Amino acid sequence: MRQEPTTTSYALLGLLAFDESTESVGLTGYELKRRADNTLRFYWVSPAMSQVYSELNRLAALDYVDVHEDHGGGRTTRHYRITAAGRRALEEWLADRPPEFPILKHSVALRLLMGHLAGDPAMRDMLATYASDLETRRAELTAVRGSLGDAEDLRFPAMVADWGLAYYDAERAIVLELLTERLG
Amino acid sequence: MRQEPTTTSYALLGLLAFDESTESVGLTGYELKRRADNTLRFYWVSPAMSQVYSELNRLAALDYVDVHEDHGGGRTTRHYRITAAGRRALEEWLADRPPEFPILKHSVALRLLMGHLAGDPAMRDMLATYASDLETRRAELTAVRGSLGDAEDLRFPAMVADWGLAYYDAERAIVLELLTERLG
DNA sequence: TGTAGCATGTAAGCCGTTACATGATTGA
DNA sequence: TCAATCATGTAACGGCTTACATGCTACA
Repeated sequence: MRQEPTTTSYALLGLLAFDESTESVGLTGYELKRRADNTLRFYWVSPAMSQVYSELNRLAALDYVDVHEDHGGGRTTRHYRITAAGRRALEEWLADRPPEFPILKHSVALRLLMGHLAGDPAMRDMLATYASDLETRRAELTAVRGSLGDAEDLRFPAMVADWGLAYYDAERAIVLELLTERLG
Repeated sequence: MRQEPTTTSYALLGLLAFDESTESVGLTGYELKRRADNTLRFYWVSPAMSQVYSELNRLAALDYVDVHEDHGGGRTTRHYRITAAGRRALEEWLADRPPEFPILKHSVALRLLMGHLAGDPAMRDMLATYASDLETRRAELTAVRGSLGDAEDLRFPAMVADWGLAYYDAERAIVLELLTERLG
């Protein structure tokens, strides 16, 4: 548990950074997971609960987060806050490490590649289902976007959410065009 | 090496399927890797050479591919062809396993989320670089698209390539809009 | 009384990467 | 003759997931 943080570590640290200036005692692993499900899920990953906890341990070992233990009930609850060192590390990471080109694991496109093995009707069904899944996703992200509002401190998360919405719209338009123009 | 094939296994098997009706003795691992770099790279992954070889071993163990060994020189060269069983397995996979929703690992969007830690100028630079990287990628995919032509047997790969081009265009438009409207 | 949500972890294992190792062939 | 390309693998290991294990709290 002494290794270099990964991109996912910094992603979680970044989520904790939004609570830096509040008075709260921090987020539990469980709350952090929920926050990741509302943000990271759409353009990075939603780490498994178990990974959230192991990342928090790693960040704590590096003193990038403070742990506040709550022995309220029979069980210990831990709240995590980003530290000054954590914030510095995050800023350095942002400044020094250029982002990689986005990676897409698009199993719908992958299957379309092999369309000659499945036939046009199967591909049409697949794309129609995908278009509908895109709408579902879009609705989920719209809800998230709504909760962000227009406050200055959430300006960047709002931009990212708007990016995601535009991406879903573009993707849907492409799929519908494939359906009507190429598989019609 | 007896395990279930993964999506990447089927992706590689699918690439081999395009040579099913030719008279060639098949593709070497090396050639398959190059083919993956021209197709899968844009919307799935470009597996490492070592993984290409281990996937081919797995497919061979399942009798989804035939191996033709060539002891021409001092070294053995292996050529792989999809078998009838492999083709059946691939068709079943296409028919029975619904595709997952695409997964995006978008480190540019991830960093934009934390824009308040890096500042507007840094985010502008990052997005401008990304827009330029998108053009480079698009040019690479345009070359691939050109090599596919309009032949009927490559109709689906051409569709997928066109999808990719449209995606890059949409992504670039969104980035430029963020730059001018939100970070101007 | 029981179930859903809150809360925290360990263990096993797979997918995929990087680093390492080796050697033939072709062309500048 | 030297470098690039063709060609094939092994070993180590990291990131992440799934399955398993535990227990509290609130509420219907």
